[in-house]
Amino acid sequence: MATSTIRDVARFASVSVASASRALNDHSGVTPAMRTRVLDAVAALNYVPHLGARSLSTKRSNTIGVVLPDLFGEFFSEIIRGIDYAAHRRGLQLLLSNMHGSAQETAAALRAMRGRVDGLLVMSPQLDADFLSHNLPKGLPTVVMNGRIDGALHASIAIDNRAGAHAAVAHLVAQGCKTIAHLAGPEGNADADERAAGFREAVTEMLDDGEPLIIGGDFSEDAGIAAGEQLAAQYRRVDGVFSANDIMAIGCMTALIEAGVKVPGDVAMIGFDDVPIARYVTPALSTMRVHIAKLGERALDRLIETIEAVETDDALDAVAEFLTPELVVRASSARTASATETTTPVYREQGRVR
Amino acid sequence: MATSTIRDVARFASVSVASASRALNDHSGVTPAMRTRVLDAVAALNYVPHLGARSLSTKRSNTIGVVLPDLFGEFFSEIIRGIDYAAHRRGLQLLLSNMHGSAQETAAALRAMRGRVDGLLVMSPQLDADFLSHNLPKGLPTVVMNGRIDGALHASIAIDNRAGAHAAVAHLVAQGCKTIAHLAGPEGNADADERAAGFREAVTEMLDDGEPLIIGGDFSEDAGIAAGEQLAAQYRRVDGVFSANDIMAIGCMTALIEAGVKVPGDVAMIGFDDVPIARYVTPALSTMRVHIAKLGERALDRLIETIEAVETDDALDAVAEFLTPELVVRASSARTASATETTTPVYREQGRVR
DNA sequence: TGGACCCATGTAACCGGTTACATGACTTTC
DNA sequence: GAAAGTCATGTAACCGGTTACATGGGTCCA
Repeated sequence: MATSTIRDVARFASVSVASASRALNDHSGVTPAMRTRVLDAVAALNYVPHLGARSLSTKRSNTIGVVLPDLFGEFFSEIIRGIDYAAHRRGLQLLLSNMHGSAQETAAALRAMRGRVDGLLVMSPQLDADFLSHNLPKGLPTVVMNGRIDGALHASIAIDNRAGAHAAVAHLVAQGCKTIAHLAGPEGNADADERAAGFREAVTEMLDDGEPLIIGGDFSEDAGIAAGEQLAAQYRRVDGVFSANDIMAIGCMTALIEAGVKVPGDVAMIGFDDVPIARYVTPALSTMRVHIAKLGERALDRLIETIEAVETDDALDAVAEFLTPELVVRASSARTASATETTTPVYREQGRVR
Repeated sequence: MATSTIRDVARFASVSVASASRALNDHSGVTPAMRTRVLDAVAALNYVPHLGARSLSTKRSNTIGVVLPDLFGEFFSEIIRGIDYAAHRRGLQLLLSNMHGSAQETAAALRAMRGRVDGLLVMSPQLDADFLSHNLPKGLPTVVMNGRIDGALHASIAIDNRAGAHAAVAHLVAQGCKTIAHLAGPEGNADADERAAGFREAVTEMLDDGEPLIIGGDFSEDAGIAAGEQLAAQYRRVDGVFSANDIMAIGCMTALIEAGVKVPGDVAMIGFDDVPIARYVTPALSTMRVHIAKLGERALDRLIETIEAVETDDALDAVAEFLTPELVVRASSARTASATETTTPVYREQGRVR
């Protein structure tokens, strides 16, 4: 019951705590006899080291703090999976902190990491650079995932939303779309804003059709449904929709079909993210695939590099890294049988759902 | 850079560390003057408390350890969401540890929690009671989620798989199915085993049709596809399938339809879990809904109760608690227009996918 | 045989907080 | 005006590990 400490072990084995500690940590210069005595004591007392105490004295917690915003199901689990995969390989634990809510709460979450983690992974599509640099504990290696880039203060890794938007629009144009609308994500969300900006650029560049057509949304299915109903009722001439995420695209598609609009016949549809559901809806949804798990994995790898650089006093400049989404063509945008792609790596899936 | 400690703060404010600590923690008996001096020093030095050190001396980490097996996307994120929701309400952090792999690794993960968490949430459909009781750090409050129940050693909360299987079979029977097959999950997985056992009981009870028909599977979509192909080729007389999870059901359904079998016309299909995808496939999948997030939330609540009971020396017996799945009827099993249900709470969804 | 050296082990300080107890200034009370 | 009580503050021990440095026994070599 009363969990035992290393001093108990030392006493039980009639050795000093230092020797016990050395034996436990496989230090050199420990007699086999000593080692077995200590290990026997450990077994007898059912001793388990107190890792909190250890990390206090070693200044190493073998733990990475992960601060994420409220995320949608698959996105969340995939990014955690990626981080976890890379962390697990290195024997690191993850201290998780979702931030639902106010900036103040987020600040608290960030502070709560001090002294418990060796580094920090922060995803913050909503928060700006200023806020981050003010609230990130000084001296704690940090990698910012997928948010506004904050100068050269921290390493960052993000999705190349602009390139994704360009590729999506290019694809729709290649499919013969003349009037393309963008179903946007919530304003203030960095990803959403960049996708909208990329859309504007691409449309202005590829179609000389006046003002880019943007429908407001908030990444929710309901917003997609509303947009679909609106489109069906008003903008009859729209023949292509680029949605800022898959869920809205699905909602929009459903509403369009219900209103008698044919997808992709009347309106071609493409989303963003490639969530698993995208393959299963009818028609299957074309999308810009973001390898979310890889984002997490790569972020952790870079964090480790940063931590090691700090330890060896190397200067490692805080490069911004990008992951380029891949175009995935499925039924929802396949208007021409022989669409040839000129964009980034193309996945073409056919036949049965797998 | 050199992050400051409470002693730095005390020195800067020309007070003792004890006073600084008291001022920081809002203890009673601190002069306003003292408080402001200390807080000024904190601001001046940009001091952030070292939580590892704090928890060492207070024996409170405000952190809950969560040990999960390798989980499928939505299931994982939903359970974390539930836990996180309940934890966040109480200002607790989550130390996450996925166990991919060997029992030995799992044991290591469990030990790694010692001294870093106030309590443990363990999900272990694969591990038996013995293993758990040997490897859970003694004296650490623990709630076991959704695994084999280990006597009265730990509180546990689990899905009532048997009741779910019964309800699913009863529903299929009510739809007029005469020959029902079960698409099973991996052997050795507690949930899968219980669902299969429940299926056997229910079929034996409700249909006097000889040996219960069980098809082996492993929770993967591929297994579902294989089962569907097998069914289409061989068991022409099967008119109902109860799958141990949704993903296999979807794979099975897809393969059946592709082979020209009508769902639900020829074969009615029902899954288990109610993952989000279930609503989106065509036909929409009937299923036993498990409120996964609630499972996590409830588990954390019970853990808190356990922790508090330990603190106040209350005896709290380790009751096993169950969450009963709800029958959700969608198109994949709707053979009779007016199916009336006699089972647990029924959701009937109609109209447009939402 | 004695000094240099090696090496296993022990002593005690330290990591950065919290807190029991001691201290001393200031009120209160007779 | 002295004893008792109150209360803000300080001193130092403690949480449970690690580790720099001290110690002392054994080997090697002259």
